[in-house]
Amino acid sequence: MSELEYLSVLNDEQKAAVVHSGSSLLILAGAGSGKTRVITTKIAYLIQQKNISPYKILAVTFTKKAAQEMKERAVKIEQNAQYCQIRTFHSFGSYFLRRYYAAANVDKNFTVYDDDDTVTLILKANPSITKKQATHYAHLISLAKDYCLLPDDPLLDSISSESFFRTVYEQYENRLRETGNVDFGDLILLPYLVLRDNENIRKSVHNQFKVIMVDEYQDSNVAQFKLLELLSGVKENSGTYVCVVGDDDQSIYKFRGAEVQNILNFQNMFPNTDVIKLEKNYRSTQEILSCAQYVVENNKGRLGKNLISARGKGKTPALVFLQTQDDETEFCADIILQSAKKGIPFSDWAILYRTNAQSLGFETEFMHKKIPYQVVGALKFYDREEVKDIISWLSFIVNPKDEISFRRIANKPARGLGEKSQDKIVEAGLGKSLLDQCKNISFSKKAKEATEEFVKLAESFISLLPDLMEDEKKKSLVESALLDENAEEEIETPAETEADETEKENSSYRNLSDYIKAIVKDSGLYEYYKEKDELFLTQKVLNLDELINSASSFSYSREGLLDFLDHVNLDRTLETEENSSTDKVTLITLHNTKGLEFKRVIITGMESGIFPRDGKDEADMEEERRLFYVGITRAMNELYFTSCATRKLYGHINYTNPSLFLNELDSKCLRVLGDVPEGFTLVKQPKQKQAKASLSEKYCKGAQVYHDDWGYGQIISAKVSDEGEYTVKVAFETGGIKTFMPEYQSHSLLVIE
DNA sequence: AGTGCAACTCTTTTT
DNA sequence: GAGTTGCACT
Repeated sequence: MSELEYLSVLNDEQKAAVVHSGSSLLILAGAGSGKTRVITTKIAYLIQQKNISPYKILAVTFTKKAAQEMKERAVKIEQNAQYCQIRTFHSFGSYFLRRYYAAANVDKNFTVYDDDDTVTLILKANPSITKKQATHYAHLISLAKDYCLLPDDPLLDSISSESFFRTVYEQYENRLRETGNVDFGDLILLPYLVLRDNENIRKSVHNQFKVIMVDEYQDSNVAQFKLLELLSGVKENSGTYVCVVGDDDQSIYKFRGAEVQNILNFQNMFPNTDVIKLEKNYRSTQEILSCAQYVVENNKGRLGKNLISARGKGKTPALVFLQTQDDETEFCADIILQSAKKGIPFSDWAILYRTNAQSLGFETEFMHKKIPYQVVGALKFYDREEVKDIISWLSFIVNPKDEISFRRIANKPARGLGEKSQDKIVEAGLGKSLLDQCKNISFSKKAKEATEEFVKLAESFISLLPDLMEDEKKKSLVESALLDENAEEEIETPAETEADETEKENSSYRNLSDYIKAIVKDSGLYEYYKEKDELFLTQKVLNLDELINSASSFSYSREGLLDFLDHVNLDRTLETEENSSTDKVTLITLHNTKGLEFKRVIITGMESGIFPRDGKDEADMEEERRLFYVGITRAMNELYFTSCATRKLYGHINYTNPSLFLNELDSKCLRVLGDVPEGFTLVKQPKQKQAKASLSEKYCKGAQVYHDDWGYGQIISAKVSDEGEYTVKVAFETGGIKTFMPEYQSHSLLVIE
């Protein structure tokens, strides 16, 4: 085959991963090893060279951002990649459930309940418990669903052995099914159950998707694994090609049900899996990668990788010891300002911390010194009260069985439809349209008037929302029928469709924004929040405008509205253009940095009790260590660590010790600036016998090596010295022969495998 | 139903 | 120390 242009930019391993076929594939992609490039190129390659229909390719990611980026980059290489299903796991679940809603026993127009909604529903299903308990159970239920455990599963004990928990879980499930809606866990769990119990649907899906790829596989949970298993039909000889990409060293979401065993055991669950490692790192300099390597090698349960930089040695990372956290924020501000004087943009810099609370100090200091910054992930636009109110209206309009949304909007602004009346309406007919219930129940005169007002309002909103045009409907019917053969369909709602044009005649609104605008106004919430804004100097009306704005690209129809609600519910962040384009320092938690990169990174709060946090068992420590690894590998050119002697915590000043992780860094890959606290040493790597054995295997006679200063060479002899040190002689291509001790030089003398 | 004050809790959180 | 929650009071 002739060398294709887009293949020629790949290294050998990347290329192998792209052209691989025939069996399942596990790509172990180290940080910064170009894994997105590999996946997107693979998608293009499958379409162009392997003649795979793009409709038959499914790629799932964990974040919307990742999905968007993947799609954009794939389409850049191959236009037809736009017809692939490239979605987040949860968005795929939603897409699946809208198609097979009947088999899943959910409402066709379901919306997704968030964690708060779950708590409320638990409380309503079981009024005797406190809110605190409900929150606790909500957490357990979500975990149970992540592990694919139903209320009657004996294994539920592994989540909690409390017998009452089963009761709460079961009551919650019943109540949730009555609403017709789903929670986050259901978006994975229900598709799994549908596939498990319906052979015909399973067969049809196996026909639809012949290629399935999963990104960030190390953070998949048990339910996601089981779903993948059924989607791929691996046990039924479906012939579907499965390719998962991940890095076991970057698994940081165990507390949310991520199961690192999924990637460690992948080869057992998918027989004949080939494994390709991507270890060439194009992001960071070698000194930064050495730090990362020293740290992560302290973990036991890992597949093992060794990142090699394609960018040379670079600047040695620096560790700075400071007295107080005020010194820390000042240090960060000053180093950024100094660099700014040299013309380095603010956007080169990222401040990383373990907990959100730590951002505050930086915000005040940066404000003072006029350093522009953005806090990533902290503000959750769609969690704001006023925004949730409107979302509740919209959810109720598409699904009037939605108890939670009903309760939220029924009496806001106050119209005399209080909680007692709401209870009456809801409990009189669980699982029925609450609007119908409103009409069927007899109230006192006051409550009756209030209820009538609410019903009138809701019905007028509903009547103004058209379904898709008949033509569109027919088209989607045909599509469904054709599903097995050739699942051609629109993946995303186009911004402007012909349907929009025709619909103009049917109503006064041009697009979904106008419709939502009308709801904001007519519901009385606009006035309600306008008054609040004036009283408390808030910006709630502004947020409502923002919400209205964000709907402008969705079509004005029931389907468009459902799309919009999915968009909102399945991505809690609202991207505003100013955030991404201007020159600002990024303040961000370590968790949120996954998938990102910055030229200059400062990892702050390197203190015991902060990072790693207290009360961690050994497994948790390994996860914290992976988090540290993720943080380090975000840096491209410069990396700093700061550690304070004292830190204010919950209003008290605490004397802290340097983080244990700092001791795991070798003095060779770290400069220490400032005073070193008493008793602190950068220890050399613990020399275990095992390490020595593998060292002599790795650095064996004949092995090809690369050295930072000397270039490429080959080991011509190896022996254990009189002092018991393992030494090797290397003949370099340049002609020189040098002796090395791999135990101490493994980061500068690299074996090429 | 809305306000005020005491009590409480305080990781990380792609979806 | 700060932000949230819950209860009591009007």
